[in-house]
Parts: sequence; structure tokens; C-alpha cells
Amino acid sequence: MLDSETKAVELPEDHAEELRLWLRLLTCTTLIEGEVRGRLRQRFDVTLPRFDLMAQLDKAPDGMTLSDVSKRMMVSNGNVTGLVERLVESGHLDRRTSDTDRRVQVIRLTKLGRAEFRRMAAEHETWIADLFADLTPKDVRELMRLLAKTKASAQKSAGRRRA
Amino acid sequence: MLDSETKAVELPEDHAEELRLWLRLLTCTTLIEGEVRGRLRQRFDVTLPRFDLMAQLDKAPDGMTLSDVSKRMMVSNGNVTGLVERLVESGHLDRRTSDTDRRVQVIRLTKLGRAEFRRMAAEHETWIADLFADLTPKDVRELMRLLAKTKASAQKSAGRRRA
DNA sequence: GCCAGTTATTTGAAGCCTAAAGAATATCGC
DNA sequence: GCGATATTCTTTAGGCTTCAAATAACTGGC
Repeated sequence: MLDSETKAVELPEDHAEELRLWLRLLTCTTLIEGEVRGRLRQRFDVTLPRFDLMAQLDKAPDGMTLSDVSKRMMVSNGNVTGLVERLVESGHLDRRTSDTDRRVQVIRLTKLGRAEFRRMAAEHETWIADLFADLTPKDVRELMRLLAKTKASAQKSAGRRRA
Repeated sequence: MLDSETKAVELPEDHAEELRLWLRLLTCTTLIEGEVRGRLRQRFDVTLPRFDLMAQLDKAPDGMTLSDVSKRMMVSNGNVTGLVERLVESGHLDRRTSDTDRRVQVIRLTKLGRAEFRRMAAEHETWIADLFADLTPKDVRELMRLLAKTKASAQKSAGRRRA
């Protein structure tokens, strides 16, 4: 006979629920992201990654290093390099080498960049509100809680893998 | 004096909670997606879009048209064209023109494609289970419910925009 | 049968993104 | 100060992705 521990190893566990949850999470995000992307393009002729980068910088008046940005946005370093290049080119960002560490590039929003971002952000916020309009305040609170738990769980799992 | 209706229009509403929710949703998805992407690459040297496409086809033994795939995966038509091209090239997909409509391309998994997908999918499922491991069954159910509601809300909003 | 409109797919240009390798600079231990 | 190691950023190669325009094929009304 099998004891319960052996059973747990040998019987294939059923993870179908988690899989469905993941697919649903992905669908929601893709749906909303696509909508936001399209509206940003239509209304402001700006891409979502550019908007996201400006959003990070708007919260950091003293600027950020490229590494900071890369970590915050959860994208690769090389990605940030190109993104910043284009935004400097278009006059939205200012970029300078750090005084204390010549490896480091510090970027900030220019006056133009900040003004344009604020204008876009105001409208963006109404889009998000509209996209989530059918959720009650309680739904929102509950989702926040469960997503925080999900994030923690995923981070733990990701950490286990690299450890 | 302002009546309540005028107030509602004139006072800028506070959508900060919804915005935070959206950012958290995005963070969760990005985190998990990045993890899955990395593991697929490491273990099977396959990209996430390829895996996703094969997953769609695995559920459709009779094949799918490119448009079907494009709708299901929520990506553009042009995207699917290239993705399919590479997977046909590598022998994972079979592609033929429909008998009844010469515009339509029907794609299927090849024997090789199906075998490789099944092998990857089995492991993939355990990754997902691990990433969501700290959620209780109740958490999972509740998230499913709230995300379904979110999806419906977002679809409604997206529809309003296009209407 | 033919024309107008629609649908399925491809193409092209631009941008986004990653992983991995490389260059420049900083830091630590000695 | 020197060398080993680490960090910051860029570069490269390849793939993904979108949008918009183009091509090809179907459909319905006449």
C-alpha cells in the first residue's frame, strides 16, 4: 500500500485551476494593455513604453539612473538604452553623466516632457477608471489584496528557482 | 450652490485606487510572464509566443485559420504570419490552403510539434502551480471571479469606445 | 456575369524586447 | 597602487509586435 507521502509524489497533481487563473490574468492584462496602447497612440501618438518610462521619471524629480529605470520597469538594460535614446532625441528627456560615477547616466524629464506627460496622464487616468468601472470599491480592495498575495507568491517561486 | 450632479461633473474624481490596481495587475503579469519566458528558454529553448501558439493549436485538432489564431491570441494578423512562418520552418506546424476558400490558411501541429508541446506543457503546468503556490483554493476561486468581472468591465469599456 | 464591398492574409517600416557579449569605470582586498 | 571582481551601460543578433497599406479571394445585389 502507498502511504500518503508516496501518493503525493506519484499521483500527478491537478493544477488545472491555477493554469486557468494564469490564463485569465493574462487575458485581462492583455486586453487592458491593448486598449491603453491604442488610446495613447490615437490621442497622443505616443507608445506605451515611452509613456511608462515618462511615468517613472515623473515620480523622480531628481532623475533616475538607467539601471533604476530598468529594474522599475522590469525590462532589460539594452531595452532602456534605446528607449531613452529616442526620448532624448524627441526632446522629452534630458540625459547626463553622473558627476560621481562616470558609468552612470542620469535621466530626467525636460520641461516639455513633463508638460506632455501630465497632459497624457490626466486622460490616461480616466481611461483606467472607465475600464475598471464595473468593479465596486470592495472588488478593488479585494483584488489589490489578492494580487499582492499573488505577487509575493510568484516572487518567492522565482527566488527559489535562482537560489 | 452646487447641486450634487454639478459637483460630480466639476470636481475631479479620484481614480487613484483604480490606477494602483492596474499597476499591480500589470506587475503581477509581467513578473509571471518573465519567469515563464525565462524557463521556457532555458529548459526548451523556445520562445513564449511560439509556446502560446502551439497551445492554441493543441486544443484544435482540426487546425485553425490564421485569423482564428490572431483573435485568440489577441495579437495582430501580421504578427501571426511571421510566427507561423518560423514554426513551419522548424517543422512544428503544418500549413495548407483551405479547400473551400483560397484566402484561408489552415495550420495544425505536426506530430513533432504536438509531441514537443505536450512535453513542454506538462512542465509548464508545474511552474504555474509553483508560482501560485501560496494562494489557497479559495483565493484562486475569488481571483477567478474578480478577474472575470474585470474582463467584462474592460470589454464593455473597449466596446463603448469603438461604438 | 460584373461590380462594390468585405474578409483573409502578407508586406514593409518602425519600434520594442531579450539574452549575451563587450567596454568603461568603480570598488575591494591586499 | 594593483589586480580581481563587480557594476553600469552599450552593442549585437535575433525575434516579436504593431499599424497601415497592399494583394488576393469571396459574397451579394443587380
